[in-house]
Amino acid sequence: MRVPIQSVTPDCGQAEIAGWVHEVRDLGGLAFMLIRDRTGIIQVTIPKKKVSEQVLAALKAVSRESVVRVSGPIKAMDKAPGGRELVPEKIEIISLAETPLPLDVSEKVQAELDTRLDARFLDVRRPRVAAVFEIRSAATFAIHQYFHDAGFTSITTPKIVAAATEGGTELFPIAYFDKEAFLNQSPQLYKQMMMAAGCEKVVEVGPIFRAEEHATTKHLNEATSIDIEVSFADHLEVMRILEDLIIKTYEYVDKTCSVQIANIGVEDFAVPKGPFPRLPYAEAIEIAAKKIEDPIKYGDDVSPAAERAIGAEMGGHYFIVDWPSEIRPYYAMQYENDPSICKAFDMMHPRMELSSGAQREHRYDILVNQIKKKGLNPESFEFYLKPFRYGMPPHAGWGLGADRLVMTMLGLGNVREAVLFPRDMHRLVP
RNA sequence: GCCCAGGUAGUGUAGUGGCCUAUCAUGAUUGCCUGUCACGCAAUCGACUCGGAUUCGAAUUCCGACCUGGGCGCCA
Repeated sequence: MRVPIQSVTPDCGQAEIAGWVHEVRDLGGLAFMLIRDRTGIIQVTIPKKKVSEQVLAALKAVSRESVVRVSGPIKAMDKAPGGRELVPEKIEIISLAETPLPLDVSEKVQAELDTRLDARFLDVRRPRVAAVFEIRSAATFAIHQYFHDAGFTSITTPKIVAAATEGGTELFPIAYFDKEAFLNQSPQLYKQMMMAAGCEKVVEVGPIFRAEEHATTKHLNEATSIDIEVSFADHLEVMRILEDLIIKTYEYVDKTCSVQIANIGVEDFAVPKGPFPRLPYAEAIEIAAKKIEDPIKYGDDVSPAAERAIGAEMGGHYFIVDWPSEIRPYYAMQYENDPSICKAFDMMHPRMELSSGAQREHRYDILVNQIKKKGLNPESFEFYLKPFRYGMPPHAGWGLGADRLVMTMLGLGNVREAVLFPRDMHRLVP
């Protein structure tokens, strides 16, 4: 009966373990094999004169990163890592690894990200890499739990859609029988339809696709988005939900993943403090204009340099609110007293944008008007507009980039490190 | 799409016209070694992205292609 390596102690007496051969050190009459599974590493000590022919043959035949099953007595040993070692009665080579390896799992020699992603299955064998995805899993769990507890309905919406519904970003066209179709850039329109469906609070965690030809450390062509929409809520209420979610997620990771955080080498892991400052767009532009060389003025989008300048000033998570209506999508609700700005917001980490959202325009006539003002044709939005004619409550929501959340939480240099099999302009395999 | 920097053994690197039969580390193969823990020692193996040009001579210079990294633009 195989046991996890972490649970092997001198009290076990006898144990059977299975895992990957991390390293072999042959000292002559004595050899050590380090065996690794996802829970830890144990030393298998082989005094050559005292073990069976079968064990000696396996020691000679085995290569690094092969999968083996080893059984034998456990002994307390101060000199061994973890204070215990296994003396094998039997070593079974389950799967022999080819040599040489495409990258060094034991990390004596670092590999470049591109090399690592080409052999991701080997890369993730490294505890510090596995830790990223264990933390991502914990964060995802905390997020689902948060919304479940708050009474949200978790939904899934189509990723194959008929039309470019929002304009702006490039879409991936796909062959859909004899029709033209696209991969969806956002669940935006569908989650709004669910407000008309009376669901009141919905959340979707799923993939979004963008065909933008950007090659940066924070963009992907397939990303994971955490999207919510809430009926009878305004933008202020969903901002409170967002900052609460971020804090609760950090708290959960802090509480349950200390081993992984240490593994990755994050020294300054800190749960962000709420409430996050609400910085009006106009003030954000002023800060940026003072600090960066490129001229930036009211009405411009916030450039990466401006993002960094404002982020340095703010020092932690913050919101940018009250955006000019002209640079936000048609579905953002404008202020009654000043239609030049709207109830839209971005939630920022000092390094980059994590989320954007808004109170949506739910009044049919105004919405149609705003679509027209953006130079779009309301007729091509019929499937989206129809629900607005049959009882649409006021609502607000946001989308949060899960990959960037993990990236900024762990201080990773490249968003690809937070994604198992990232998709970018150049990478479609594995 | 634009700008910049790159492409050398499986991996990570040194090498900017002849000293390159290409450096170092790690690795692989073989041998020695009974307490290693980045074990040690010895031997062996293994690479200049591709095509063209300049030159007596090119890993090194030039041109083109392909690929990679970083920045910008773009980014509901």
